[in-house]
This record gives sequence, structure tokens and C-alpha cells, in this order.
Amino acid sequence: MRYSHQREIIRKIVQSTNSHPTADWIFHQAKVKIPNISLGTVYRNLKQLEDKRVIRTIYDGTIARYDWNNNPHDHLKCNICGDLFDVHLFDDNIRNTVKKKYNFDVDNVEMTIIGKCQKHA
Amino acid sequence: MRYSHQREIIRKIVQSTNSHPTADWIFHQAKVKIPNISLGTVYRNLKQLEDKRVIRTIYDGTIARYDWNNNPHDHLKCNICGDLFDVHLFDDNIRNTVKKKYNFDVDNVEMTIIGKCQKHA
DNA sequence: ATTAATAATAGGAATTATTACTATTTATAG
DNA sequence: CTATAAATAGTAATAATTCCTATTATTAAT
Repeated sequence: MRYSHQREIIRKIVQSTNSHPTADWIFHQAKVKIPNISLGTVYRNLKQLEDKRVIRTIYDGTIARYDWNNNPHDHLKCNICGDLFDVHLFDDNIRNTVKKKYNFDVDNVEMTIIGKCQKHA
Repeated sequence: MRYSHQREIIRKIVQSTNSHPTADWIFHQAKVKIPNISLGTVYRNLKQLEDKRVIRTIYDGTIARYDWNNNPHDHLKCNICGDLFDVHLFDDNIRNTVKKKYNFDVDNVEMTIIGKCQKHA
């Protein structure tokens, strides 16, 4: 994978926010810096950054969002405001537990808890 | 919600398999019984069945799958064969933990562990 | 510095999953 | 039976993502 200006811009955008942005949001942000960047370029680079384990993809229902945080963590999703919060709920021996109990090699753990956040008490 | 023959067929199809089928798969199965059923009917009824808590929607990456199992459980997804297994990993006090720790009212817990299943040792 | 090889890009078309619309059909309460 | 409105089939529309291709840009070797 060789250098590309577009990829660097995209990486910085993802790494600059805690909002777990969508491809489309990233695309619009990238346009500010590179007006004629294309959406295909955004998707291609997001996938490459994921392959290189620079970022991660998380799924919010049926749409993909991107997360720069590579530490094991979980998400709380608020049904009312749509916000997605990073939390850390489990210690990292899930991998071992799953390996022992089900003979399953864990690559990635996706945990999203859906409900109502404190803003809407 | 009044009775509909289509909805009953759809419910039985979902409840007849452990494969966590997609809307499209359910649609094709339903066609065997009701040749002119439409895909919109399948989606509408799956949503209604979910609203009534008869079935649940799970997200496999970016596509929706349907699950008749209403007991709290988690999923193992094999990257190689694509299979999705039901497992039970956590006790159900996650809800209380999350409520106490983050003041977040839990509605639903979605947990998918991605990796390689025993078939590909 | 120049060049050759090829990875990456822009722009747009194609695909896929899902939702929306509407005239007709069907379930059901009275 | 009949009136009401929920549900349907068929199809159009939308949204997210992937694919295609001629051109551009990076990089390694000259």
C-alpha cells in the first residue's frame, strides 16, 4: 500500500471525532480539504485502513460507522438521540472463554447495548 | 393487528430454522406457500413480528437477519463459512451493571463474536 | 532528473437491501 | 350482510455500498 493524500485526510477525519461517523459524513468532511474527492475513494480507503487495523468498522443497525479506537471496547446506543458511546464492560478473557467453551478463534468482539441514555431520564 | 395468512406463514418460516435467515431467504420460502407474496409484505410483517417481540432482528455486518429465539443470547459468526451460532455467554445482570455504571436503560443487548469456528481447525 | 510500472483516483454506473406508494383485497365487528 | 380499515401485491423510489474505467500520482530503478 503506497502513500495517498486522500487516505491521510480520511484517516485524520476518522481520528478527529468520537462520533463514530458514517462513510457519507466522512466524505463530506473530506470534500472540505479535497473538493473533488469521490465517495468510492472514501469507501476504498476506509476498507484499507480497516485491513491495516488502523480503524474499525462498527454496525449501527444496517449502516456502517467507523471508529478509530482500537482498544477492546463496547458501545451503548441511545434509541432516542441516536448517540453512540464507548464503554468498557468486559475484561479481555472473553477470547479465552469462547475458545475453551466453543473451540472458536475470536477475531473481533462486537457488542452494542441499545437503550435510553441519561439525557432522557 | 388483525390476522393475516401471510404473517402466519412468515412467522412459521422464521421459527422453523436456526439459520438466522435474511428477508430475501424468507421471501423465497414464503413463495412456495404463497406464490404471489411480495417482498414488501415480508418486510412489513417481519417488522410487526419484531414489534410484538415474537422475533428479533440481528445485524450481520450490514444486513438484517431474523431470529426466533427470544431468550437472551449472543452470536458467534464464522468468517470462513458464514455460519452464525447461538451461544449464551453472560448472565443477565448486564442490564443492572450498565444501568448502575452508566445510568443507561437497557432495551436490547447485541453481541456478536467474529472469528473462526471449529470446522476450520 | 527521467522513466516505467502500477497503485490510487474521480466520476459515474450498477447492485443490493430496504422502504414507500397505491389501487385492490381481506378480516372482522356490528 | 355490510361497512370499515388493516393488509396485500406490485411496483417505484431511496439509500448504502460496490464496481468499472480512463486518467493521475507515487515510487523504484535507471
